[in-house]
Amino acid sequence: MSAEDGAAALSNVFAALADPTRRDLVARLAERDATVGELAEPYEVTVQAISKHLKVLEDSGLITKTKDAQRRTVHLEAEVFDLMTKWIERYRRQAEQRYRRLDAVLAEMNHPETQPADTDNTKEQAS
Amino acid sequence: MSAEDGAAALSNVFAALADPTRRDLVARLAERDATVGELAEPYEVTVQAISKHLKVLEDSGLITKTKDAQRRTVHLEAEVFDLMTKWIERYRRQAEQRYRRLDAVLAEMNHPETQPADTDNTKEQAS
DNA sequence: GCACTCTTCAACCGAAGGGTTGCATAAGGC
DNA sequence: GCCTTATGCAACCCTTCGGTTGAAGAGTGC
Repeated sequence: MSAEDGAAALSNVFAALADPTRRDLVARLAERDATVGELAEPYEVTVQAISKHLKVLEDSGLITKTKDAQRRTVHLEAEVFDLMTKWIERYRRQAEQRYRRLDAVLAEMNHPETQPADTDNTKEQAS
Repeated sequence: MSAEDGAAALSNVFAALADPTRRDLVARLAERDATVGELAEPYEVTVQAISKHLKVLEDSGLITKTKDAQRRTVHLEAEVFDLMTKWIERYRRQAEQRYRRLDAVLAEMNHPETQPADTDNTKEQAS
């Protein structure tokens, strides 16, 4: 079923978390497991709408459900987060390295005689 | 411009990265800046389609553009990644703590007098 | 068995997304 | 000036998405 390649899986997880209601569901599930009805209660939309949201989260691998009588208890599966963080960290790191190189180049251009400032450039917040 | 509240900003970033083409653009921009035309070249879709993708990335804060003659040079803005990682880490950590507590409770239930030992862990391996 | 609760499925609707084509605009190259 | 390049904007098409209502399972509790 959802044994797709990494790209599609990544798309699913990002898309799942792009919705504020679904993020809120995830936030609440981080605190404790809950049934569909409990999860739906705080929102103004119908239970069916929440059920749909939960299906999206389930398809993305972020949650699982277990039968408990006629209820379904929903659990957060935090491992899927790693998919995203790994992707993000990879490119963030790459971009940061690039900034450091750029800074070094700029430093050299501004001070051609002095040696380039060492690697521990505090690049931190720009803007 | 897009100085929205955190929730909407978060939705925008997640939604922006939910598309594989846009993720690929980000990946390439992590390596080096590029013009719109350069970015569009590898894909089969039209330049306008890529221009739209870049607009989505720009609205989410992930990229900026600078005028360079009639070209626009596109830069990656890696700080926005923090928005996501902070959100993710928060709930991942919360969920992990919950698992630890659960493990402790289960251990105590199985061995009320002894101190927590390994249980017949029905749960999958937690890293 | 029957009523009631919890959840999902199905059909539908309007809005948003990703794509297209076509045109407008802006800046070089001659 | 004029043609060409590079980009953005607008209108449109089709699909997906988030929501609704309505009905169908699936279990519990008398």
